Amino acid sequence: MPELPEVETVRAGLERWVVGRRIASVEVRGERTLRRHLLGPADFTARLTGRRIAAARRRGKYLWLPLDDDSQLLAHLGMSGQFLALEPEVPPGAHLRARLQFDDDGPELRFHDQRTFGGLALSDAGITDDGVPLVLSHVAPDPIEPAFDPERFVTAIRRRRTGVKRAILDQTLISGVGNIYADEALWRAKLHYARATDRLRRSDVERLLAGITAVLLEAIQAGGTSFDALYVSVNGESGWFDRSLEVYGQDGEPCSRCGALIVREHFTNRSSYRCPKCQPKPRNGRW
DNA sequence: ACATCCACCTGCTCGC
DNA sequence: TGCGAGCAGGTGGATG
Repeated sequence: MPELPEVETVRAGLERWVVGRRIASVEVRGERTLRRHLLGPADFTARLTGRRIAAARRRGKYLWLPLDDDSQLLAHLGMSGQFLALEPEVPPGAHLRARLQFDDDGPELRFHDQRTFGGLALSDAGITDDGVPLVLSHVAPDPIEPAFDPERFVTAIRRRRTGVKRAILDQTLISGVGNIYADEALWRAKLHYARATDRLRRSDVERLLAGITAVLLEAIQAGGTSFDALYVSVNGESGWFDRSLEVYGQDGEPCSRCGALIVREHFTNRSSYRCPKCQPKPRNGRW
């Protein structure tokens, strides 16, 4: 659910609500949220307390808040993570995992996560030339950041030997794309999800990249996709891009381009949606 | 180095 | 009504 556009919406909310503020206290609930912070909750809390939040940044689906001591508070929303800016007196919700209170006594930052695939961690391992925390250096640039090199992407994906949807879901090749926007981008590029990456023409990949970039930017513009209350942006507003989805979740509906009925299929243990006419199946397995 | 599979979670919906 | 199965799906470690 939270893919790049939703995470960007959350990043903008964090910028609005917490950048420039000093952390006065930290509370963590449960074990799983800090599982990536290997030094444990006591270390996390101690190192965060007293720090000022300097910025709110993102690569793909990862968020981080650079702090005034050159460490970074890393966050991943997983499937159901939310950041909420709430007044301290608001009673804690059922899925509250962590809360940061500030020395200005203003709204606190709460991290909620129903399914606990998300998490927080603190890193002081430094940053790369792109300004990305070293612990995230396995995450490829996303298509809307300056460090993204389209030529490099075209070359890299055509060297892979896999299906095109698998490739664009691989965060080490291109980051930010999840199951929803992958299907939307493939529809825009008129590509079947199982098309062999090493048989794609340059023009296919360029069309695909254009589709990915366009759908991500349009979704950001719209405030991110939301299906239900699981996804809420940092100030509590849900997105509405789901009204604009062309294929995802649209099985049985006519394709807006050709009128054929959208189908739902399973691919890599996930649902995939496509137009059977615009995105026809490879005939002999590979093509 | 690369590709694939599955565990990790909770809560909702569906069918019997 | 109860209950289990299926489903949602990002990440990363294990396995090939």
